[in-house]
Amino acid sequence: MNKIVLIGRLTRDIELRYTQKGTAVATFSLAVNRRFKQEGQPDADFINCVAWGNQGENAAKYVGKGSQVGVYGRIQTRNYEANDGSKRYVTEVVCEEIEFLSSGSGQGRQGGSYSPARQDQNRQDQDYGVPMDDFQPLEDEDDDLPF
Amino acid sequence: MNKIVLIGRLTRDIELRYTQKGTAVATFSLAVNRRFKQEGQPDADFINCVAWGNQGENAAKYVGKGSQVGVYGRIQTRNYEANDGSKRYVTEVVCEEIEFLSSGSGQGRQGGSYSPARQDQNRQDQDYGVPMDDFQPLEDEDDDLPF
Amino acid sequence: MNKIVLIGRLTRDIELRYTQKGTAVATFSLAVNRRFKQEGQPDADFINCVAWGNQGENAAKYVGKGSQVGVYGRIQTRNYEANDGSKRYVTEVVCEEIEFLSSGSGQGRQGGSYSPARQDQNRQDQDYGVPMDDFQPLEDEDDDLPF
Amino acid sequence: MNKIVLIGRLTRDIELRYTQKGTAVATFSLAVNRRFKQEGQPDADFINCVAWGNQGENAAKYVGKGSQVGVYGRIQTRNYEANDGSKRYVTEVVCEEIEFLSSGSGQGRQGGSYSPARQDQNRQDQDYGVPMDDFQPLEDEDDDLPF
DNA sequence: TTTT
DNA sequence: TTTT
Repeated sequence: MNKIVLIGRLTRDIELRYTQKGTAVATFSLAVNRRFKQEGQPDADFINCVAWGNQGENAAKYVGKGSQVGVYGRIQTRNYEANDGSKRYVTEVVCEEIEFLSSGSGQGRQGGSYSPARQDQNRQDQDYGVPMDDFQPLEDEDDDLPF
Repeated sequence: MNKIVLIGRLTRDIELRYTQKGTAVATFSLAVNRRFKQEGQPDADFINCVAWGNQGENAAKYVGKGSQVGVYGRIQTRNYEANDGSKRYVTEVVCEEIEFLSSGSGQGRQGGSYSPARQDQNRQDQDYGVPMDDFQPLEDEDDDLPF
Repeated sequence: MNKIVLIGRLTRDIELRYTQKGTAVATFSLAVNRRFKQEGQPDADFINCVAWGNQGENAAKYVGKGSQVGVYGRIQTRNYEANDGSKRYVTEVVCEEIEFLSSGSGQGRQGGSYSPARQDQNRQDQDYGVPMDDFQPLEDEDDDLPF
Repeated sequence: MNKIVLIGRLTRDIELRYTQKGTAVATFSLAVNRRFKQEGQPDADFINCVAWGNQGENAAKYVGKGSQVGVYGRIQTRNYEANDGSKRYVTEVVCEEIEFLSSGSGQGRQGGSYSPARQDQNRQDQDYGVPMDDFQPLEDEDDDLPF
């Protein structure tokens, strides 16, 4: 069992990319306030999240920097090779549900300010080889996760 | 809100260290099976956990490599400077409750095999400056987390 | 292990009572939208919640009917004898944390409209015999829970 | 959001019934130990659970009275009319995942002792009108839940 | 690299 | 660096 629930705010607009197979991959970081603040300590945790498919596209459409969301998902570990050849370990939250609790600075996704995330789409070429049954992407051997 | 529940098995014996102030810090990694296995993909996530104080000491006493546990806690991010001067980001689970579900290979902590973790204690000198109100350690500025 | 997380809206103002020993007991019902609505089915669950001590007093102070809250707690079962002598079973959520996500109709607890809950206080005489170590009330044998 | 995680033991064998449409409905009650026992108080909560479809059939096959399980699901409220015409409120946990942690008294479902639950099947005629997309049963207006 |  |  691997269950996580977070309530926090987006630290920036969502980045929406697409795999070669056309699957949406939304990434964002959530600032989750700590319950007990302690001096000399950060008062929030910054947690990297990924949302696949429609889930991700919807999030990118409806929330942006500063939005408050509730996230339900699981924690996942990955490792990749850094540029200097060393192995890096990544821990992130794979979202299975995202609940929109507020719509950040402004109403909904901030009006005119289209985030680069959406324009980037066609420049995307990373492939997770995802036959996409919602949030169980079959990641490719040759994938190079860019986030 | 930041809540996580895991059920998994210890990948090795717990490492128990002490801060200069004498606070126990138990660290371990949990293998949590994925619900949907996919070929070419790992079938478990390996999640680093920390347990402070009595919580940690009890865990170290009662469970070891292979033990199945239920963990409740929160996800936490930290960063530290690597040896090469670069910044590294760590995400780990801070345990608030640990439920012992089985006692691994053998009964409870395996008989004679004392893990290095306990013997290490006096070699420990890292200081989290913890007045220890259970799991809200006031970490020091000059702390250098070794895990 | 017994962990629950809810995000929902108060169906009415919080009822705040006090035990003979003076411990605050706040009760409220949360409307939690169902994720998959089905016709002929209710589209929300109405979940009874209890919050003890400061937790409860704060909630009563800061949120009211319509407020959106995140609740973390545990599920609890109780039974009591109905007026007709039959045994009734109650399941409710005991809150350990309440996160205020919005402040309902209006800002915060609606201005002038004091809810009966607060005025009731001195008419309260039910005793949970609570030495109150936060949310582990020692309920009395002869208690007759009125909610 | 409505998320619950329980770790507990079955208080009796699972009751497996079928709706008129042929959907499996497994019901059971879980004894979940309380973390803080208090004298004069029960030291466990007894929580009613329902599991639909394969989920339920598998559970009925693999676990029985005394088995330890981890349950993930959501809390649900229902009301029905009692025999005396009065309205009764039921709160139960709808299971979305059940993790088998031990197999109770004996190994797996206790050998020869077939529980009445399985034999009952063809005597079952209650209908939840379930087009069954896994755990979102469309319950009928005229259903009379027997548990 | 961090949000209100 | 990974458990059953």
